Amino acid sequence: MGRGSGSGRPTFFARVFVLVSRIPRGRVTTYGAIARALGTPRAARSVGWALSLAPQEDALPCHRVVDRNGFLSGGWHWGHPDVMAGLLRDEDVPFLDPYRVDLAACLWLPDEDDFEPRLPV
DNA sequence: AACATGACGGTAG
DNA sequence: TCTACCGCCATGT
Repeated sequence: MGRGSGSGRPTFFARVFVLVSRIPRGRVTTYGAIARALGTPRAARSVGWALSLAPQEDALPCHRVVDRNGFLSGGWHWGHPDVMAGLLRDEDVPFLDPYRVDLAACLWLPDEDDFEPRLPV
């Protein structure tokens, strides 16, 4: 109820929030990856805008969303990028630089949920 | 209906 | 590899 979904079909923002809520702890994804998963590959900017308006009460892990290069482009939303970096470090997310995570090691793609592993890891 | 906004992405130099 | 530009999109006025 408070995600702009009052008129029936979920809005773009609402779908973004659902996806973000599924990002596993210790992993991160990108604005573009979310946009592609929603069927609008060119709407990366809109994804970022949606996150900037994410309701606090939803307690979404928006710190797990970075840009295509792993940089914490939304870091200032917490007052200072150090706060976002701290949240990620607490989850043992690997960093390449103070404000850049190692995407090669922790990138999570929404599609992964569609590939159910046949064997338990 | 047009214009401005904003936590992006791809490409060229 | 880094910077500058330009193109894309959903919303609110």
